[in-house]
Amino acid sequence: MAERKTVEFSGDLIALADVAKALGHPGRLEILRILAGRACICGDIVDRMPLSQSTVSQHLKELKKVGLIRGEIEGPRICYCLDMDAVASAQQGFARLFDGIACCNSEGEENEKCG
Amino acid sequence: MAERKTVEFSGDLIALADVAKALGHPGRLEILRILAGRACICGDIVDRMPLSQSTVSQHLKELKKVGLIRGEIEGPRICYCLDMDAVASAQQGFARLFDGIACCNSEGEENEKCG
DNA sequence: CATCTTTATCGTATATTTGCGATCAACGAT
DNA sequence: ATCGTTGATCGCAAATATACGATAAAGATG
Repeated sequence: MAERKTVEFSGDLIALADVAKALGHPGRLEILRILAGRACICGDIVDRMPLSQSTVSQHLKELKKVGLIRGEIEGPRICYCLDMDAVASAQQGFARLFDGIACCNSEGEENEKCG
Repeated sequence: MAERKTVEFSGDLIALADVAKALGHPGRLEILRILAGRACICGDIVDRMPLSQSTVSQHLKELKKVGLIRGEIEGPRICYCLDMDAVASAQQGFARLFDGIACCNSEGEENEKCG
């Protein structure tokens, strides 16, 4: 890939984008839904998903990477659960994003035309 | 790429994942922020971004694909603005997602261990 | 018409993502 | 010690994404 121009984006933007990216796959959304309420053995997640064990494992890794879930060793198996702090933080991040976006535009009419 | 197992994910999940994916790049988040409040000529967006014109154009295309922004021809230039309906819809989608995820888990203590 | 400006698209290179089967490591059970 | 279970990781293949410069298309301007 060619390199970036010069500057970078703010850390906040990057962090939120990372979370959004993690949410950017139906399989991972499904996993989060499965984990909502009840922690789950990896195998149980696999059973409920239309994807192979190895693929599901990669998606779990992805979600772990951004902190949305945690896995705890439980004998030979691993019990996955949501990290509610991270979930709340992500929720806030999106809420702020949309608030910031919507605030100046929601006065009924469309955006003022430019120029 | 090898094919999927058999089943697919629900249309809702896919739609939300698509939006999340579109938000999954700091450049695109930045564009949305730039467009918050004031509609903008493509060139102005480019000027404010640490990316080349062609790259920005691709990101704009991506955002248009999921409907979050619209572009209106204005003489030789194109004026981009948020599609507030789509933004509101995305906002709701995420709100619902997080509500669904957080509802059963927010009773102070951690998730019940599985098994 | 020739030219400039503006933005999309093409062509290209590279990186990342997605998916699978196969294998490995860890553990419990026999 | 061996075997089965469980889940991560490896190796691979194909698809997407990211980025850029170059070029094309469309409209304005001289």
